[in-house]
Amino acid sequence: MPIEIPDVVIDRLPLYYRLLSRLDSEGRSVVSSQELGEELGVTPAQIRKDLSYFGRFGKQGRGYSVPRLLDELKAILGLDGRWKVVVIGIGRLGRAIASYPGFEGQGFDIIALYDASSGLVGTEIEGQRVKDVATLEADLKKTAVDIGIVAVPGEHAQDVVDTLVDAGVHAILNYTPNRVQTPPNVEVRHINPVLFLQSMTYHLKQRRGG
Amino acid sequence: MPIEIPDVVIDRLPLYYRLLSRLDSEGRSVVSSQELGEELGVTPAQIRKDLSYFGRFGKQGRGYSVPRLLDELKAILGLDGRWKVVVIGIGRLGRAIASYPGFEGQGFDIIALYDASSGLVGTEIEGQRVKDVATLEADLKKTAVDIGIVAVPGEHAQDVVDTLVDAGVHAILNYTPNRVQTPPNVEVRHINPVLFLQSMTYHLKQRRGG
DNA sequence: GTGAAATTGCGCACATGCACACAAACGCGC
DNA sequence: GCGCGTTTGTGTGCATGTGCGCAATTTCAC
Repeated sequence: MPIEIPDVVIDRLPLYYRLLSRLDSEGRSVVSSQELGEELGVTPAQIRKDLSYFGRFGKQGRGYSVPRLLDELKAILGLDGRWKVVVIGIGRLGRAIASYPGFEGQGFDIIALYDASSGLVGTEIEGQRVKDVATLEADLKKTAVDIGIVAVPGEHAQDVVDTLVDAGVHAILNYTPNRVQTPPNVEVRHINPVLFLQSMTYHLKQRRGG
Repeated sequence: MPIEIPDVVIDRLPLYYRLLSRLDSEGRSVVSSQELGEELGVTPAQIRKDLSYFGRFGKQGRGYSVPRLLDELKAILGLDGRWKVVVIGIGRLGRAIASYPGFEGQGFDIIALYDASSGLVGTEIEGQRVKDVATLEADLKKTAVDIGIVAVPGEHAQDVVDTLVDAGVHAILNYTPNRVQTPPNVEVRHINPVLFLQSMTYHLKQRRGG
């Protein structure tokens, strides 16, 4: 591959994808980088450059075909197939995740839920039987999983992640406040609302104190 | 103020703060940028430069005093006071947020919960009576609020945000998948797990297909 | 008290990502 | 079919953020 594609570009593609999905469902057939940019708060040049990493999808004087570009992004991001997801930790947060309506429609299949509490194991959540986390390792060996979502108490995060990584899971969404260590070939994203709030308070303070 | 402090720096401070809290609770009194960097996966130089925007907190040959640096960061981020937070939308996600244990200990007080559903209004969640979202506007005029957390259905996100902004709330954490428009003097952070997953699948695909 | 080891703060060079601007291409109207 | 307005793709310059390297400072051992 000649040029490396920056991560920031990859992170913007889902935004474009999302907007194009909306435009497509509204029946729009063509859109310009100008309009995409206004909607997303990004400069049109940025959008054109991002897309140009992957091909020449637009037509001069016209813009981009909405369905065409949607399909291209779908293929680029790998959203033209389905991905197997497991959720570990079915507390309040895990349950909210398991019932989040946005996953299924976007190609993410939650194929199993795990928890350590004997009170939960065996119960039904969103039509899924909650399985014992002790069986996670064996299950992963039988059925390959693409993505693990971790919503256990922070102190168990690293253990669960290690189990996932050892079993060949290469993408992990970590909802616990603890950062976890992984080999470089594993993608981890941390979702920690407290960190967001803490950087926002800096700005709030600026406003107040000058 | 002579130099503007980059946003990326501000976003890293909570990470440092978090690690220092842990070290402090473990009784560590001194730490080097080297060690901080190893723990966080950041270069030591980066950490020293980030901190140097705010002052000279370290001692050559020794490192940083953990309690001292913790206090400095606390003051810088505005975590030495308490912040008033409201949560709007008490579905599964909103309930998970309302009961998230990490907020209170970090200076964030959830002072009210709001929902639109008549089935929920008046019920108790985590010791809080759920209030009717219709009263939000009036309540905000009576009691100033610092941060709004929005977990309503996507199609109502903009309305709720507009209400918050009109009432002078300058920081918003948006858990809905919809992006919202705000004036430039309002800080908004979007938490959308699907966007994370979608950029991770790109990398998964790379691994597979080459 | 002196030398050696450690570590900060910062100047500087480098890399990376962003916006601008323009040539090339396309469509539309007449 | 021709010209005009529109919009893409990209070469180029610029800004911003990152890492290196070193002088200055501190600690520690002997």
